[in-house]
Amino acid sequence: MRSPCCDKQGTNRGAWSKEEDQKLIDYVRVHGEGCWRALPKAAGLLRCGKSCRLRWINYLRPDVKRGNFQEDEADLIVKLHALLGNRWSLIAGRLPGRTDNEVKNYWNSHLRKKLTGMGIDPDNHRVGRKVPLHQSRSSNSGTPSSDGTRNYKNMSFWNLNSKVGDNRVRCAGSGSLEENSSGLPDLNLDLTICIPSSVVEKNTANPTLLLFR
DNA sequence: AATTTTCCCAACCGCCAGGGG
DNA sequence: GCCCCTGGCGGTTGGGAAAAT
Repeated sequence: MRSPCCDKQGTNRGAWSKEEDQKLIDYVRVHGEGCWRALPKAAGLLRCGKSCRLRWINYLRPDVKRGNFQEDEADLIVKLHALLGNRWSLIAGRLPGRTDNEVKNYWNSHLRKKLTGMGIDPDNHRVGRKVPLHQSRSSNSGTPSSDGTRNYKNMSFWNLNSKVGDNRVRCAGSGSLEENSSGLPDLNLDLTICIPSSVVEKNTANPTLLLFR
Protein backbone atom coordinates (compact mmCIF):
# COMPACT_ATOMS: atom_id res chain seq x y z
CA MET A 1 0.00 0.00 0.00
CA ARG A 2 1.41 3.27 -1.09
CA SER A 3 1.59 6.00 1.47
CA PRO A 4 -0.38 9.15 0.76
CA CYS A 5 1.43 12.01 -0.94
CA CYS A 6 1.27 14.00 2.26
CA ASP A 7 0.04 13.93 5.76
CA LYS A 8 -3.68 14.54 5.51
CA GLN A 9 -3.79 15.46 9.18
CA GLY A 10 -3.63 19.17 9.76
CA THR A 11 -4.00 20.18 6.14
CA ASN A 12 -6.74 22.34 4.74
CA ARG A 13 -9.03 20.84 2.15
CA GLY A 14 -11.69 22.12 -0.17
CA ALA A 15 -11.93 25.55 -1.70
CA TRP A 16 -8.94 27.85 -1.50
CA SER A 17 -9.19 31.16 0.30
CA LYS A 18 -7.82 34.39 -1.15
CA GLU A 19 -5.12 34.41 1.46
CA GLU A 20 -3.98 30.94 0.49
CA ASP A 21 -4.01 31.89 -3.18
CA GLN A 22 -1.89 34.94 -2.46
CA LYS A 23 0.63 32.95 -0.46
CA LEU A 24 0.98 30.47 -3.28
CA ILE A 25 1.29 33.18 -5.93
CA ASP A 26 3.88 35.04 -3.90
CA TYR A 27 5.91 31.94 -3.30
CA VAL A 28 5.92 30.76 -6.91
CA ARG A 29 6.79 34.23 -8.14
CA VAL A 30 9.89 34.25 -6.00
CA HIS A 31 10.96 30.61 -6.16
CA GLY A 32 9.35 29.36 -9.32
CA GLU A 33 7.44 26.13 -9.89
CA GLY A 34 8.65 22.78 -8.69
CA CYS A 35 9.35 20.90 -5.49
CA TRP A 36 5.67 20.87 -4.73
CA ARG A 37 6.04 18.58 -1.77
CA ALA A 38 8.18 21.07 0.09
CA LEU A 39 6.28 24.12 -1.11
CA PRO A 40 3.38 24.18 1.36
CA LYS A 41 5.63 24.36 4.38
CA ALA A 42 7.96 26.87 2.77
CA ALA A 43 5.06 29.03 1.66
CA GLY A 44 3.25 28.78 4.96
CA LEU A 45 0.33 26.86 3.55
CA LEU A 46 -1.57 24.11 5.30
CA ARG A 47 -2.10 22.27 2.05
CA CYS A 48 -0.77 19.16 0.45
CA GLY A 49 1.79 19.75 -2.29
CA LYS A 50 -0.39 18.13 -4.87
CA SER A 51 -3.20 20.49 -4.03
CA CYS A 52 -0.86 23.47 -4.42
CA ARG A 53 0.33 22.27 -7.79
CA LEU A 54 -3.21 21.76 -9.00
CA ARG A 55 -4.35 25.13 -7.75
CA TRP A 56 -1.44 26.85 -9.45
CA ILE A 57 -1.73 25.03 -12.75
CA ASN A 58 -5.49 25.15 -13.07
CA TYR A 59 -6.26 28.52 -11.63
CA LEU A 60 -3.48 30.79 -10.50
CA ARG A 61 -0.95 30.55 -13.31
CA PRO A 62 -0.83 33.94 -15.03
CA ASP A 63 -1.28 32.49 -18.52
CA VAL A 64 -4.45 30.60 -17.69
CA LYS A 65 -7.22 31.75 -19.95
CA ARG A 66 -10.54 31.92 -18.17
CA GLY A 67 -14.03 32.26 -19.50
CA ASN A 68 -16.12 30.51 -22.10
CA PHE A 69 -14.63 28.40 -24.81
CA GLN A 70 -14.71 29.87 -28.29
CA GLU A 71 -16.31 27.92 -31.09
CA ASP A 72 -13.00 27.16 -32.73
CA GLU A 73 -11.65 25.91 -29.43
CA ALA A 74 -14.64 23.59 -29.05
CA ASP A 75 -14.19 22.31 -32.59
CA LEU A 76 -10.55 21.69 -31.93
CA ILE A 77 -11.30 19.78 -28.76
CA VAL A 78 -13.75 17.54 -30.59
CA LYS A 79 -11.27 16.88 -33.36
CA LEU A 80 -8.41 16.21 -31.02
CA HIS A 81 -10.58 14.00 -28.89
CA ALA A 82 -11.49 11.97 -31.94
CA LEU A 83 -7.81 11.55 -32.58
CA LEU A 84 -6.37 11.22 -29.10
CA GLY A 85 -9.22 10.10 -26.88
CA ASN A 86 -9.30 11.27 -23.27
CA ARG A 87 -5.76 12.57 -23.42
CA TRP A 88 -6.75 15.82 -21.82
CA SER A 89 -3.28 17.12 -21.17
CA LEU A 90 -2.31 16.64 -24.80
CA ILE A 91 -5.51 18.25 -25.98
CA ALA A 92 -5.05 21.14 -23.57
CA GLY A 93 -1.52 21.53 -24.84
CA ARG A 94 -2.98 22.51 -28.19
CA LEU A 95 -5.23 25.11 -26.64
CA PRO A 96 -3.16 28.02 -25.38
CA GLY A 97 -4.14 29.05 -21.89
CA ARG A 98 -6.45 26.12 -21.31
CA THR A 99 -5.79 23.44 -18.73
CA ASP A 100 -6.45 19.75 -18.97
CA ASN A 101 -8.97 20.01 -16.16
CA GLU A 102 -10.83 22.76 -17.93
CA VAL A 103 -10.89 20.88 -21.22
CA LYS A 104 -12.01 17.75 -19.47
CA ASN A 105 -14.80 19.57 -17.66
CA TYR A 106 -15.90 21.31 -20.83
CA TRP A 107 -15.98 18.03 -22.67
CA ASN A 108 -17.97 16.27 -19.98
CA SER A 109 -20.44 19.05 -19.37
CA HIS A 110 -20.93 20.48 -22.86
CA LEU A 111 -19.38 18.68 -25.77
CA ARG A 112 -20.39 15.19 -24.73
CA LYS A 113 -24.02 16.23 -24.60
CA LYS A 114 -23.74 18.15 -27.81
CA LEU A 115 -22.40 15.15 -29.67
CA THR A 116 -24.90 12.81 -28.10
CA GLY A 117 -27.67 15.16 -29.16
CA MET A 118 -26.35 14.99 -32.70
CA GLY A 119 -26.55 11.22 -32.60
CA ILE A 120 -22.82 10.84 -32.34
CA ASP A 121 -21.26 8.54 -29.83
CA PRO A 122 -18.87 10.81 -27.92
CA ASP A 123 -16.66 7.88 -26.99
CA ASN A 124 -15.80 6.84 -30.50
CA HIS A 125 -17.09 9.74 -32.59
CA ARG A 126 -19.19 7.55 -34.78
CA VAL A 127 -22.72 8.15 -35.86
CA GLY A 128 -25.54 6.01 -34.69
CA ARG A 129 -23.77 3.07 -33.17
CA LYS A 130 -22.15 2.32 -29.90
CA VAL A 131 -18.91 0.48 -30.23
CA PRO A 132 -18.00 -1.73 -27.29
CA LEU A 133 -15.16 -0.23 -25.39
CA HIS A 134 -13.33 -3.44 -24.80
CA GLN A 135 -10.16 -1.61 -23.93
CA SER A 136 -11.67 -0.02 -20.87
CA ARG A 137 -9.68 3.00 -19.66
CA SER A 138 -7.06 2.64 -22.28
CA SER A 139 -9.62 2.37 -25.03
CA ASN A 140 -9.97 6.07 -25.29
CA SER A 141 -7.01 7.31 -23.44
CA GLY A 142 -3.83 6.71 -25.24
CA THR A 143 -2.07 3.82 -26.77
CA PRO A 144 -1.81 0.96 -24.40
CA SER A 145 1.43 -0.89 -24.55
CA SER A 146 1.54 -4.62 -24.78
CA ASP A 147 1.58 -5.01 -21.03
CA GLY A 148 -1.50 -2.91 -20.65
CA THR A 149 0.20 0.12 -19.24
CA ARG A 150 -0.20 3.55 -20.73
CA ASN A 151 2.40 4.51 -23.22
CA TYR A 152 1.93 8.21 -23.69
CA LYS A 153 5.54 9.16 -24.03
CA ASN A 154 5.75 7.32 -27.31
CA MET A 155 3.05 9.51 -28.75
CA SER A 156 5.40 12.16 -30.01
CA PHE A 157 5.14 10.77 -33.52
CA TRP A 158 1.76 12.43 -33.72
CA ASN A 159 3.60 15.69 -33.95
CA LEU A 160 0.44 17.69 -33.93
CA ASN A 161 0.85 21.24 -35.01
CA SER A 162 -2.23 23.04 -33.91
CA LYS A 163 -2.67 26.72 -33.79
CA VAL A 164 -5.95 28.11 -32.60
CA GLY A 165 -6.88 31.13 -34.56
CA ASP A 166 -4.69 30.08 -37.39
CA ASN A 167 -7.42 27.82 -38.76
CA ARG A 168 -4.81 25.14 -38.96
CA VAL A 169 -4.65 21.95 -37.04
CA ARG A 170 -2.99 19.16 -38.84
CA CYS A 171 -1.62 15.82 -37.90
CA ALA A 172 1.77 15.62 -39.48
CA GLY A 173 1.80 11.86 -39.36
CA SER A 174 -0.42 9.68 -41.45
CA GLY A 175 -3.38 11.51 -40.02
CA SER A 176 -5.18 8.28 -39.47
CA LEU A 177 -5.64 5.84 -36.71
CA GLU A 178 -4.79 2.30 -37.51
CA GLU A 179 -7.65 -0.09 -37.85
CA ASN A 180 -8.40 -1.57 -34.50
CA SER A 181 -9.24 -5.08 -33.53
CA SER A 182 -12.94 -4.47 -33.97
CA GLY A 183 -12.37 -4.04 -37.66
CA LEU A 184 -13.54 -0.48 -37.74
CA PRO A 185 -12.25 1.74 -40.47
CA ASP A 186 -9.65 4.42 -39.90
CA LEU A 187 -10.87 7.77 -38.75
CA ASN A 188 -8.43 9.38 -41.11
CA LEU A 189 -8.91 12.77 -39.59
CA ASP A 190 -7.43 15.73 -41.28
CA LEU A 191 -7.55 18.29 -38.54
CA THR A 192 -8.24 21.40 -40.46
CA ILE A 193 -10.39 23.97 -38.76
CA CYS A 194 -13.07 26.07 -40.40
CA ILE A 195 -14.15 23.86 -43.21
CA PRO A 196 -16.79 25.88 -45.04
CA SER A 197 -20.10 24.70 -43.68
CA SER A 198 -21.52 24.40 -47.17
CA VAL A 199 -18.85 21.88 -48.01
CA VAL A 200 -19.36 19.99 -44.82
CA GLU A 201 -23.08 19.75 -45.42
CA LYS A 202 -22.46 17.83 -48.62
CA ASN A 203 -20.23 15.32 -46.87
CA THR A 204 -22.64 13.75 -44.45
CA ALA A 205 -21.36 10.35 -45.51
CA ASN A 206 -18.26 11.11 -43.50
CA PRO A 207 -19.24 10.79 -39.86
CA THR A 208 -16.37 12.85 -38.59
CA LEU A 209 -17.36 15.83 -40.63
CA LEU A 210 -20.81 15.74 -39.12
CA LEU A 211 -19.29 17.03 -35.93
CA PHE A 212 -18.49 20.39 -37.33
CA ARG A 213 -21.67 21.50 -39.00
C1' DA B 1 -41.39 32.24 -2.12
C1' DA B 2 -39.88 27.72 -0.94
C1' DT B 3 -38.24 23.42 -2.20
C1' DT B 4 -36.26 20.11 -5.26
C1' DT B 5 -33.56 18.84 -9.11
C1' DT B 6 -30.00 19.48 -12.36
C1' DC B 7 -25.76 21.34 -13.87
C1' DC B 8 -21.10 22.83 -13.62
C1' DC B 9 -16.49 23.08 -12.12
C1' DA B 10 -12.85 23.19 -8.59
C1' DA B 11 -10.65 19.96 -6.07
C1' DC B 12 -9.47 15.38 -4.64
C1' DC B 13 -8.00 10.54 -5.38
C1' DG B 14 -5.45 6.79 -7.09
C1' DC B 15 -2.42 5.19 -10.45
C1' DC B 16 1.62 5.39 -13.36
C1' DA B 17 6.21 6.82 -15.27
C1' DG B 18 10.64 8.52 -14.67
C1' DG B 19 14.64 9.77 -12.12
C1' DG B 20 17.89 9.16 -8.48
C1' DG B 21 20.17 6.51 -4.94
C1' DG C 1 17.71 -4.45 -10.97
C1' DC C 2 15.17 -2.68 -7.02
C1' DC C 3 13.08 0.72 -4.19
C1' DC C 4 11.51 5.22 -3.06
C1' DC C 5 10.07 9.81 -4.16
C1' DT C 6 7.99 13.17 -6.99
C1' DG C 7 5.43 15.00 -10.71
C1' DG C 8 1.86 14.33 -13.85
C1' DC C 9 -2.37 12.39 -15.59
C1' DG C 10 -7.28 10.97 -16.00
C1' DG C 11 -11.43 9.68 -13.42
C1' DT C 12 -14.51 10.96 -9.93
C1' DT C 13 -16.81 13.65 -6.44
C1' DG C 14 -18.81 17.42 -3.56
C1' DG C 15 -20.77 21.66 -3.12
C1' DG C 16 -22.50 25.89 -4.85
C1' DA C 17 -25.33 28.05 -8.50
C1' DA C 18 -28.96 27.98 -11.60
C1' DA C 19 -33.16 26.17 -13.31
C1' DA C 20 -37.38 23.83 -12.71
C1' DT C 21 -41.42 22.67 -10.12
